[in-house]
Amino acid sequence: MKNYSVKEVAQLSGISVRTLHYYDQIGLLKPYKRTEAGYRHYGHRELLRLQQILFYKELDFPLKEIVAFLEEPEFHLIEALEDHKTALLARQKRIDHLVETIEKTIRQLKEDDIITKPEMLYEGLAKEMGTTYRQAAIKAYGKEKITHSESELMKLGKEGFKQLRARWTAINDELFERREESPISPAIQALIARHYQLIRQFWGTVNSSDKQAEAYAGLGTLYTQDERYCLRDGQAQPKFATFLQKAMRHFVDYHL
Amino acid sequence: MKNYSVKEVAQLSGISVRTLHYYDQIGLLKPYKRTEAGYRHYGHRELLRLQQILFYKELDFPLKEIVAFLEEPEFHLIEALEDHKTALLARQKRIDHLVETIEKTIRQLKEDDIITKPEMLYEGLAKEMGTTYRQAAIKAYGKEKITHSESELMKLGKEGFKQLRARWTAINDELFERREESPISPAIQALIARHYQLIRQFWGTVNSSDKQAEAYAGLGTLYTQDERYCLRDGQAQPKFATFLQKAMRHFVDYHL
DNA sequence: CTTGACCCTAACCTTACGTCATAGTTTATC
DNA sequence: GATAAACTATGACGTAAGGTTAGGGTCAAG
Repeated sequence: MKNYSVKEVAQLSGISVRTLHYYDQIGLLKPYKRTEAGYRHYGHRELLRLQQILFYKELDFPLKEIVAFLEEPEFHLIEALEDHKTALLARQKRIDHLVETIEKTIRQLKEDDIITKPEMLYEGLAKEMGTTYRQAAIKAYGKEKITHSESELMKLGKEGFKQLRARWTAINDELFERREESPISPAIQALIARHYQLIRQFWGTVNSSDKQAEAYAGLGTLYTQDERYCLRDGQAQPKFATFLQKAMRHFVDYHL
Repeated sequence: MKNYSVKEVAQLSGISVRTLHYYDQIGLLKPYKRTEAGYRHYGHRELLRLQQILFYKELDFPLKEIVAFLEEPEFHLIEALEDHKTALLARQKRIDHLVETIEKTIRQLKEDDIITKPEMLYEGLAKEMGTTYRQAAIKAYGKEKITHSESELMKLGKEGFKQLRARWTAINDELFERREESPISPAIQALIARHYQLIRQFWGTVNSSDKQAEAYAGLGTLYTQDERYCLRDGQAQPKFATFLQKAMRHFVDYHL
């Protein structure tokens, strides 16, 4: 009956010697005997057990639970597996969302080469803070700041506004079309991020960073209350106005 | 200008006070001032920064990198995002495999109510060890043990063998059909696990646990070399024989 | 003046090992 | 038999992102 040294076991199984020491220490896999010098020796039984350990580890079970499985033969495996599957599916879903969000973000960053400060793009994704933040901003700054925002908006030239509006409508069209989606999908989150991004971009030209609060608090009200901005470049834009209003309302409902 | 205490910030953002302490400690989010008593006070700028932090955290970036993003405005975001996406996709793929494997395992466990010891089901999933293990077993036990295996197999009654064979063919049919899949998919891994499981189940009736080596080493050779077992219940079963042989060859090629 | 709610720092705990540091053992070679 | 190479052991410290007490200070209300 051959017995294996730590290094042999390590090489056979692809794990490290340290890992074997560790498994010994926590009682997950003990060598079947020690030499007088203290050297560990493993036998077939231990190799089999290690295979099982590696299998469970592959399924991402924490070592403590693996110990439990192996010690307790009456452990109900199916339930454990199903629990674990549920957890994995949740993780998968979350990763799906992350990937989708990242893709959106990348696309938008590539489109908008204007943007230089990446860290300015992502507010608005945390709803809770948004709520409080807007309320605080409104309390702190009041109506006259909104008027200021309005006057700054006026300064934008015809071309500038046209550009802005084009991107603006694109966002809001999609936002509008998807207004009934519930719950808020990552795609919509991304749209809203983009919405914020536009605002930031616009206000970046006149605002120093600590005035952003005003911009946030002001523009929401501004856009939804005053139809003038929808007509700014000379012609009436009923569709734009509608979208703008509905999308903003949607936006405000969900995020502010 | 309102300022927020740790608890307020924590409640607004949904993170813990300890987390804020920690972020302060590592320089990720410092309060804009401290009272004489040492109390932390956060302002709007800090809330904004926290929003960004939470966004990146949501995307699973480690805090160290987030610090880097926020300190270094010229950081190349798109590359970072794409790297991150790649990592996420890899994780997703891995989780897919895990879920698939778990599902298979669950299905098989539910089918086979005979099984009582869940920890006996999963050998054969680690190829490396399989290789070495079989070689060791063959060296250790030699041909006469295989003969012993054979004689034990004879003892199985007609009914027992019929049952065994039914499940056996089911496995091997599928294994055969999928014999050209490459690389070895988790589904096939599961089939092989099931194959091993059958062997274990069978040998469990006559073997003590440390004779499993013989069973493994022996049965592979046995089944592929001797066609008698395919005819055992009285009638010729050419299809069964073919599958058995091919599947075993496949199995041996890949795993032994 | 006391109670309760809040705040602080300091320090240890967690997972699953990696990475030395130091020292003893075995094996191969000269 | 000596020595060097390869292997082994234990012990301690480090990681990420905080959780969890412990002990003590601060602040507003009653």
